[in-house]
Amino acid sequence: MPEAQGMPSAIEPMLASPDGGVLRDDPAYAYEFKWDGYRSTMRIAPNGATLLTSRNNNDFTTRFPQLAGALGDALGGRSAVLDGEIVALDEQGRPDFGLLQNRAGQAVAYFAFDLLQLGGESLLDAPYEERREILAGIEPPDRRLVAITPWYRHSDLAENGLTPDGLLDVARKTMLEGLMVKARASRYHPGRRSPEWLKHPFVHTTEVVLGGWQPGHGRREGTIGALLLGGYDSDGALRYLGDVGTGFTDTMLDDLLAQLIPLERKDNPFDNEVPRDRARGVHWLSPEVVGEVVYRRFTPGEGRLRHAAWRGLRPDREPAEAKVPPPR
DNA sequence: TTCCGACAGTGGGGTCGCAAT
DNA sequence: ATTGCGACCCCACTATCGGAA
Repeated sequence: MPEAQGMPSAIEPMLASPDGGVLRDDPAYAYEFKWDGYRSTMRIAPNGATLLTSRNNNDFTTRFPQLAGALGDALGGRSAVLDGEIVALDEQGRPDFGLLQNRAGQAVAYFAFDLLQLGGESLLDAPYEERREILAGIEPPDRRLVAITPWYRHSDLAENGLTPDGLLDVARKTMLEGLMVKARASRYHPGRRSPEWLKHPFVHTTEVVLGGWQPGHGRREGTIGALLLGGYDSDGALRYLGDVGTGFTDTMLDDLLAQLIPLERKDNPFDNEVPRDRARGVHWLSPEVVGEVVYRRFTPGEGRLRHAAWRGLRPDREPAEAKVPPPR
């Protein structure tokens, strides 16, 4: 596909570091909501031609054609490179990652949170705060399609009687993904994961019963690849909640395997269906071992734990205590 | 010497498209 | 027609290595 005259070249997105679960409370940083969608760079040529690309520089323009051109003449014939997130909105206008993956013409918006180039001038070396102020000068004609996301300094929060923790509560009540914390003086480092950008996602912890294990591959050959997780619902049925395959150290894998092998049995201990591709090659277990995992949320539909990571065994818990966690 | 960042490699949920069955 | 597989999107995490501190 030939690019429009003057189309800016691609810029790799800057990435955020995990904040270790401690929300940074520091006036040198600013706060944004964390959006759950597809990270995407929007490039606009002087004639308004628009390209949307994914983190790996794949094309999003044809997949979300309604977003190309949605800035109209808000740029006044200037080229630009925006950094943002493609987000699907539910009926209440809230971001919903599940909707984004179902491609059936959902309401989709581009939430811009950074400006990397304007009128041919690179802003990569300008401080975050300055890029934000220039970005605020762009007024998208239709905010249902392109919106500039808010950002908050300590002083902005204080004006609303808020602290960073208070903003976190707002995000939680609005069912957002968490907060981003960005150094106000930081430059934009393309393609780099920098501690000047911190992500603070909401993480939930729950106890699970182990109902099976999948053998691993590659360097996990001969040990565990993934554990099949379950929880008891209010009827006392053992519900399959998905798999976890990360979070283990090599030592944990060795210990777990030794502990699970005596519990193997022929039949599936779950009371609801386990997808065939997850059940293939599985070693079923008598549901006696309780462990702890962290996860972000349930997948819509089947109610599986999304982004689950193993934390450890909970020998202090009885299997019956591992309840299906509440939604979210 | 220790620590940190980048990278490779394991694993997850989900969708799409193509090739093999 | 169905199934399997890889390539994308989202991601969490461990192990390793080289260079900075």
